[in-house]
Amino acid sequence: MLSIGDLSRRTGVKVPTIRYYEQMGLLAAAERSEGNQRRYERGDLERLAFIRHARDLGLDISAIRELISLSEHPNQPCADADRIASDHLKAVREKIEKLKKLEQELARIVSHCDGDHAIEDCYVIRSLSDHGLCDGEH
Amino acid sequence: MLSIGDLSRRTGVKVPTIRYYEQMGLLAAAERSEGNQRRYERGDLERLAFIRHARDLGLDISAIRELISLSEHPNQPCADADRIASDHLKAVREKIEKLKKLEQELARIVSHCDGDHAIEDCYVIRSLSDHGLCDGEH
DNA sequence: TTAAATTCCTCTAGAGACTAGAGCATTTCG
DNA sequence: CGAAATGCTCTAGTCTCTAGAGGAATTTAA
Repeated sequence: MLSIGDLSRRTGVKVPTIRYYEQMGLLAAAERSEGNQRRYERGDLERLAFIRHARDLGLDISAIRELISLSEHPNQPCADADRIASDHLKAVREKIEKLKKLEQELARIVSHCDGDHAIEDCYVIRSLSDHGLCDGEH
Repeated sequence: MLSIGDLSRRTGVKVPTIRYYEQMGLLAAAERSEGNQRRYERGDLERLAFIRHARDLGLDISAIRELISLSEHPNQPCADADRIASDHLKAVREKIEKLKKLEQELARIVSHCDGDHAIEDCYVIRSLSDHGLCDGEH
Protein backbone atom coordinates (compact mmCIF):
# COMPACT_ATOMS: atom_id res chain seq x y z
CA MET A 1 0.00 0.00 0.00
CA LEU A 2 1.31 3.38 -1.00
CA SER A 3 0.77 6.69 0.68
CA ILE A 4 -0.19 9.64 -1.49
CA GLY A 5 3.41 10.83 -1.25
CA ASP A 6 4.71 7.48 -2.52
CA LEU A 7 2.31 7.60 -5.42
CA SER A 8 3.39 11.14 -6.13
CA ARG A 9 7.07 10.19 -6.19
CA ARG A 10 6.52 7.21 -8.43
CA THR A 11 4.42 9.04 -11.01
CA GLY A 12 5.82 12.54 -10.84
CA VAL A 13 2.31 13.87 -10.20
CA LYS A 14 2.18 16.33 -7.33
CA VAL A 15 0.23 15.43 -4.22
CA PRO A 16 -2.41 18.16 -4.52
CA THR A 17 -2.87 17.21 -8.15
CA ILE A 18 -3.60 13.61 -7.18
CA ARG A 19 -6.24 14.83 -4.76
CA TYR A 20 -7.59 17.08 -7.47
CA TYR A 21 -7.92 14.14 -9.88
CA GLU A 22 -9.79 12.23 -7.23
CA GLN A 23 -12.13 15.16 -6.75
CA MET A 24 -12.68 15.35 -10.51
CA GLY A 25 -13.60 11.69 -10.56
CA LEU A 26 -10.60 10.49 -12.57
CA LEU A 27 -9.22 8.45 -9.72
CA ALA A 28 -11.56 6.41 -7.56
CA ALA A 29 -11.72 7.60 -3.97
CA ALA A 30 -8.80 5.84 -2.33
CA GLU A 31 -9.04 3.52 0.63
CA ARG A 32 -8.08 5.16 3.88
CA SER A 33 -5.80 4.24 6.75
CA GLU A 34 -7.14 4.19 10.31
CA GLY A 35 -6.02 7.78 10.59
CA ASN A 36 -7.91 8.75 7.41
CA GLN A 37 -4.92 8.93 5.10
CA ARG A 38 -5.20 7.74 1.52
CA ARG A 39 -3.72 4.34 0.66
CA TYR A 40 -3.10 3.23 -2.90
CA GLU A 41 -2.22 0.03 -4.70
CA ARG A 42 -0.79 -0.94 -8.03
CA GLY A 43 -4.00 -0.37 -9.96
CA ASP A 44 -4.14 3.24 -8.83
CA LEU A 45 -0.57 3.72 -9.95
CA GLU A 46 -1.42 2.50 -13.42
CA ARG A 47 -4.49 4.60 -13.69
CA LEU A 48 -2.64 7.69 -12.57
CA ALA A 49 0.03 7.01 -15.19
CA PHE A 50 -2.75 6.74 -17.77
CA ILE A 51 -4.18 10.07 -16.68
CA ARG A 52 -0.79 11.75 -16.65
CA HIS A 53 -0.03 10.44 -20.07
CA ALA A 54 -3.30 11.65 -21.48
CA ARG A 55 -2.79 15.07 -19.90
CA ASP A 56 0.69 15.25 -21.41
CA LEU A 57 -0.93 14.70 -24.76
CA GLY A 58 -3.15 17.67 -24.01
CA LEU A 59 -6.45 15.86 -23.46
CA ASP A 60 -8.70 17.62 -21.01
CA ILE A 61 -10.24 16.17 -17.90
CA SER A 62 -13.61 15.37 -19.43
CA ALA A 63 -12.03 13.59 -22.38
CA ILE A 64 -9.94 11.55 -19.97
CA ARG A 65 -12.98 10.75 -17.92
CA GLU A 66 -14.63 9.46 -21.05
CA LEU A 67 -11.61 7.39 -22.05
CA ILE A 68 -11.45 5.82 -18.62
CA SER A 69 -15.09 4.95 -18.75
CA LEU A 70 -14.55 3.41 -22.20
CA SER A 71 -11.58 1.42 -21.01
CA GLU A 72 -13.81 -0.15 -18.42
CA HIS A 73 -15.89 -1.77 -21.13
CA PRO A 74 -13.25 -3.83 -22.91
CA ASN A 75 -15.66 -5.48 -25.31
CA GLN A 76 -17.21 -2.37 -26.77
CA PRO A 77 -15.87 -1.20 -30.12
CA CYS A 78 -13.27 1.51 -29.86
CA ALA A 79 -14.82 4.01 -32.26
CA ASP A 80 -15.47 6.44 -29.44
CA ALA A 81 -11.90 6.35 -28.23
CA ASP A 82 -10.77 6.88 -31.77
CA ARG A 83 -13.06 9.84 -32.13
CA ILE A 84 -11.80 11.47 -28.94
CA ALA A 85 -8.20 11.14 -30.06
CA SER A 86 -8.98 12.27 -33.60
CA ASP A 87 -10.92 15.28 -32.44
CA HIS A 88 -8.07 16.25 -30.21
CA LEU A 89 -5.59 15.81 -33.02
CA LYS A 90 -7.68 18.10 -35.16
CA ALA A 91 -7.77 20.71 -32.40
CA VAL A 92 -4.01 20.50 -31.99
CA ARG A 93 -3.52 21.00 -35.71
CA GLU A 94 -5.80 24.00 -35.70
CA LYS A 95 -3.92 25.50 -32.80
CA ILE A 96 -0.64 25.00 -34.64
CA GLU A 97 -2.01 26.79 -37.68
CA LYS A 98 -3.17 29.72 -35.62
CA LEU A 99 0.15 29.99 -33.87
CA LYS A 100 2.02 29.87 -37.15
CA LYS A 101 0.08 32.85 -38.42
CA LEU A 102 0.82 34.62 -35.20
CA GLU A 103 4.45 33.73 -35.51
CA GLN A 104 4.67 35.20 -38.99
CA GLU A 105 3.04 38.42 -37.96
CA LEU A 106 5.23 38.78 -34.90
CA ALA A 107 8.37 37.93 -36.86
CA ARG A 108 7.49 40.57 -39.41
CA ILE A 109 6.93 43.17 -36.75
CA VAL A 110 10.10 42.32 -34.87
CA SER A 111 12.21 42.27 -38.01
CA HIS A 112 11.34 45.92 -38.65
CA CYS A 113 12.62 46.92 -35.24
CA ASP A 114 16.30 47.06 -34.42
CA GLY A 115 15.69 48.24 -30.87
CA ASP A 116 17.52 51.42 -31.73
CA HIS A 117 14.73 53.86 -32.54
CA ALA A 118 12.84 56.14 -30.28
CA ILE A 119 9.52 54.75 -29.10
CA GLU A 120 7.59 57.15 -31.27
CA ASP A 121 9.11 55.52 -34.35
CA CYS A 122 9.11 52.00 -33.01
CA TYR A 123 7.61 49.55 -35.44
CA VAL A 124 6.42 47.31 -32.62
CA ILE A 125 4.39 50.09 -31.10
CA ARG A 126 3.24 51.45 -34.42
CA SER A 127 2.08 48.04 -35.58
CA LEU A 128 0.00 47.63 -32.50
CA SER A 129 -1.49 51.07 -32.87
CA ASP A 130 -2.25 50.73 -36.52
CA HIS A 131 -3.82 47.55 -37.70
CA GLY A 132 -3.29 48.74 -41.25
CA LEU A 133 0.38 47.84 -40.94
CA CYS A 134 -0.55 44.18 -40.57
CA ASP A 135 -0.46 41.48 -43.13
CA GLY A 136 -3.16 38.99 -42.27
CA GLU A 137 -6.51 39.16 -40.60
CA HIS A 138 -5.98 38.12 -37.01
CA MET B 1 -18.64 60.99 -26.25
CA LEU B 2 -19.25 57.28 -26.50
CA SER B 3 -21.03 55.03 -24.09
CA ILE B 4 -19.40 51.74 -23.19
CA GLY B 5 -21.79 50.02 -25.57
CA ASP B 6 -20.74 52.31 -28.42
CA LEU B 7 -17.11 51.60 -27.69
CA SER B 8 -17.87 47.92 -27.62
CA ARG B 9 -19.63 47.99 -30.97
CA ARG B 10 -16.84 49.97 -32.61
CA THR B 11 -14.01 47.78 -31.40
CA GLY B 12 -15.65 44.39 -31.15
CA VAL B 13 -14.57 44.14 -27.52
CA LYS B 14 -17.37 43.03 -25.22
CA VAL B 15 -18.65 45.41 -22.60
CA PRO B 16 -17.57 43.36 -19.56
CA THR B 17 -14.16 42.95 -21.14
CA ILE B 18 -13.78 46.70 -21.44
CA ARG B 19 -14.59 47.06 -17.76
CA TYR B 20 -12.13 44.28 -17.05
CA TYR B 21 -9.37 46.10 -18.93
CA GLU B 22 -10.09 49.21 -16.94
CA GLN B 23 -9.84 47.22 -13.74
CA MET B 24 -6.53 45.74 -14.88
CA GLY B 25 -5.18 49.21 -15.51
CA LEU B 26 -4.93 48.95 -19.29
CA LEU B 27 -7.56 51.58 -19.90
CA ALA B 28 -7.61 54.71 -17.79
CA ALA B 29 -10.71 55.04 -15.64
CA ALA B 30 -13.24 56.64 -17.92
CA GLU B 31 -15.01 59.89 -17.29
CA ARG B 32 -18.53 59.48 -16.01
CA SER B 33 -21.87 60.93 -16.93
CA GLU B 34 -24.02 62.59 -14.29
CA GLY B 35 -25.63 59.22 -13.74
CA ASN B 36 -22.26 57.53 -13.27
CA GLN B 37 -22.05 55.88 -16.65
CA ARG B 38 -18.71 55.64 -18.47
CA ARG B 39 -18.09 58.07 -21.29
CA TYR B 40 -15.29 57.61 -23.81
CA GLU B 41 -13.61 59.65 -26.50
CA ARG B 42 -11.45 58.96 -29.52
CA GLY B 43 -8.27 58.40 -27.53
CA ASP B 44 -9.90 55.60 -25.60
CA LEU B 45 -11.03 54.01 -28.82
CA GLU B 46 -7.49 53.99 -30.13
CA ARG B 47 -6.07 52.60 -26.96
CA LEU B 48 -8.63 49.85 -26.84
CA ALA B 49 -7.80 48.94 -30.43
CA PHE B 50 -4.14 48.79 -29.42
CA ILE B 51 -4.96 46.47 -26.53
CA ARG B 52 -7.19 44.28 -28.66
CA HIS B 53 -4.54 44.03 -31.30
CA ALA B 54 -1.87 43.07 -28.80
CA ARG B 55 -4.17 40.46 -27.26
CA ASP B 56 -4.88 39.04 -30.70
CA LEU B 57 -1.15 38.62 -31.10
CA GLY B 58 -1.19 36.67 -27.86
CA LEU B 59 0.53 39.17 -25.59
CA ASP B 60 -0.61 38.94 -22.01
CA ILE B 61 -2.00 41.73 -19.89
CA SER B 62 1.24 42.56 -18.12
CA ALA B 63 3.17 42.75 -21.38
CA ILE B 64 0.51 45.07 -22.75
CA ARG B 65 0.65 47.20 -19.65
CA GLU B 66 4.38 47.52 -20.19
CA LEU B 67 3.99 48.41 -23.86
CA ILE B 68 1.44 51.08 -23.02
CA SER B 69 3.72 52.55 -20.44
CA LEU B 70 6.56 52.56 -22.98
CA SER B 71 4.39 54.20 -25.60
CA GLU B 72 3.82 57.05 -23.21
CA HIS B 73 7.52 57.93 -23.32
CA PRO B 74 7.98 58.59 -27.04
CA ASN B 75 11.58 59.68 -26.73
CA GLN B 76 12.95 56.64 -24.99
CA PRO B 77 14.69 54.06 -27.16
CA CYS B 78 12.50 51.19 -28.16
CA ALA B 79 14.77 48.35 -27.06
CA ASP B 80 12.31 47.32 -24.37
CA ALA B 81 9.39 47.12 -26.76
CA ASP B 82 11.55 45.11 -29.10
CA ARG B 83 12.46 42.75 -26.28
CA ILE B 84 8.83 42.20 -25.28
CA ALA B 85 7.86 41.35 -28.83
CA SER B 86 10.92 39.17 -29.36
CA ASP B 87 10.40 37.26 -26.15
CA HIS B 88 6.84 36.64 -27.12
CA LEU B 89 7.86 35.49 -30.55
CA LYS B 90 10.25 33.04 -28.94
CA ALA B 91 7.51 31.74 -26.66
CA VAL B 92 5.17 31.31 -29.62
CA ARG B 93 7.82 29.37 -31.49
CA GLU B 94 8.42 27.12 -28.53
CA LYS B 95 4.74 26.46 -28.20
CA ILE B 96 4.55 25.54 -31.86
CA GLU B 97 7.40 23.08 -31.44
CA LYS B 98 5.72 21.43 -28.48
CA LEU B 99 2.43 21.16 -30.31
CA LYS B 100 4.13 19.66 -33.32
CA LYS B 101 5.58 16.88 -31.21
CA LEU B 102 2.17 16.34 -29.70
CA GLU B 103 0.64 16.26 -33.13
CA GLN B 104 3.05 13.59 -34.31
CA GLU B 105 2.43 11.41 -31.31
CA LEU B 106 -1.32 11.77 -31.61
CA ALA B 107 -1.26 11.15 -35.33
CA ARG B 108 0.76 8.00 -34.78
CA ILE B 109 -1.65 6.76 -32.15
CA VAL B 110 -4.72 7.55 -34.20
CA SER B 111 -3.28 5.99 -37.34
CA HIS B 112 -3.04 2.64 -35.57
CA CYS B 113 -6.71 2.74 -34.70
CA ASP B 114 -9.39 2.13 -37.28
CA GLY B 115 -12.21 2.49 -34.76
CA ASP B 116 -13.13 -1.07 -35.44
CA HIS B 117 -11.46 -2.98 -32.63
CA ALA B 118 -12.73 -3.85 -29.22
CA ILE B 119 -11.64 -1.43 -26.53
CA GLU B 120 -9.32 -3.97 -25.03
CA ASP B 121 -7.26 -3.98 -28.23
CA CYS B 122 -7.67 -0.29 -28.96
CA TYR B 123 -4.38 1.33 -29.76
CA VAL B 124 -5.56 4.66 -28.36
CA ILE B 125 -6.27 3.13 -24.97
CA ARG B 126 -3.23 0.93 -25.03
CA SER B 127 -0.94 3.82 -25.87
CA LEU B 128 -2.23 5.78 -22.95
CA SER B 129 -1.84 2.83 -20.62
CA ASP B 130 1.63 1.94 -21.73
CA HIS B 131 4.10 4.73 -22.20
CA GLY B 132 6.46 2.20 -23.78
CA LEU B 133 4.38 2.37 -26.96
CA CYS B 134 5.35 6.00 -27.40
CA ASP B 135 7.93 7.50 -29.64
CA GLY B 136 9.19 10.65 -28.01
CA GLU B 137 9.62 11.88 -24.48
CA HIS B 138 6.61 14.05 -23.73
C1' DT C 1 9.35 5.41 24.62
C1' DT C 2 9.03 9.74 23.55
C1' DA C 3 10.15 13.83 21.01
C1' DA C 4 10.94 15.76 16.64
C1' DA C 5 10.44 15.73 11.82
C1' DT C 6 7.83 14.56 8.09
C1' DT C 7 3.82 13.68 5.84
C1' DC C 8 -0.95 13.89 5.66
C1' DC C 9 -5.77 15.86 6.18
C1' DT C 10 -9.48 19.53 4.73
C1' DC C 11 -10.63 23.88 3.25
C1' DT C 12 -9.96 28.19 0.97
C1' DA C 13 -8.00 31.14 -2.33
C1' DG C 14 -5.21 32.37 -6.30
C1' DA C 15 -3.53 32.17 -11.13
C1' DG C 16 -5.23 34.40 -16.29
C1' DA C 17 -8.46 36.41 -19.13
C1' DC C 18 -12.40 36.77 -19.27
C1' DT C 19 -17.87 35.59 -18.98
C1' DA C 20 -22.46 35.34 -16.86
C1' DG C 21 -25.90 36.69 -13.84
C1' DA C 22 -28.41 39.22 -9.99
C1' DG C 23 -30.45 43.28 -8.58
C1' DC C 24 -30.90 47.88 -9.32
C1' DA C 25 -30.13 52.72 -11.78
C1' DT C 26 -29.93 55.57 -15.93
C1' DT C 27 -30.76 56.77 -20.57
C1' DT C 28 -33.15 56.77 -24.85
C1' DC C 29 -37.01 56.58 -27.85
C1' DG C 30 -41.78 56.60 -29.32
C1' DC D 1 -44.40 59.72 -19.68
C1' DG D 2 -43.51 55.09 -19.70
C1' DA D 3 -41.30 51.10 -21.65
C1' DA D 4 -37.16 49.16 -23.49
C1' DA D 5 -32.48 49.25 -23.74
C1' DT D 6 -28.41 50.01 -21.69
C1' DG D 7 -25.67 50.89 -17.80
C1' DC D 8 -23.90 50.21 -12.89
C1' DT D 9 -21.54 47.11 -9.09
C1' DC D 10 -20.64 42.88 -7.13
C1' DT D 11 -20.14 38.02 -7.00
C1' DA D 12 -19.11 33.75 -8.89
C1' DG D 13 -17.90 30.61 -12.54
C1' DT D 14 -14.60 28.80 -16.30
C1' DC D 15 -10.04 25.23 -16.33
C1' DT D 16 -6.20 22.84 -14.28
C1' DC D 17 -3.94 22.98 -11.08
C1' DT D 18 -0.91 25.27 -7.02
C1' DA D 19 -0.10 27.35 -2.47
C1' DG D 20 -1.06 28.10 2.15
C1' DA D 21 -3.40 27.77 6.83
C1' DG D 22 -4.23 25.14 10.71
C1' DG D 23 -4.31 20.87 12.57
C1' DA D 24 -3.84 15.47 12.74
C1' DA D 25 -1.28 11.19 11.69
C1' DT D 26 2.85 8.78 10.88
C1' DT D 27 7.69 7.86 10.69
C1' DT D 28 12.33 8.36 12.31
C1' DA D 29 15.95 9.26 15.69
C1' DA D 30 17.55 9.69 20.24
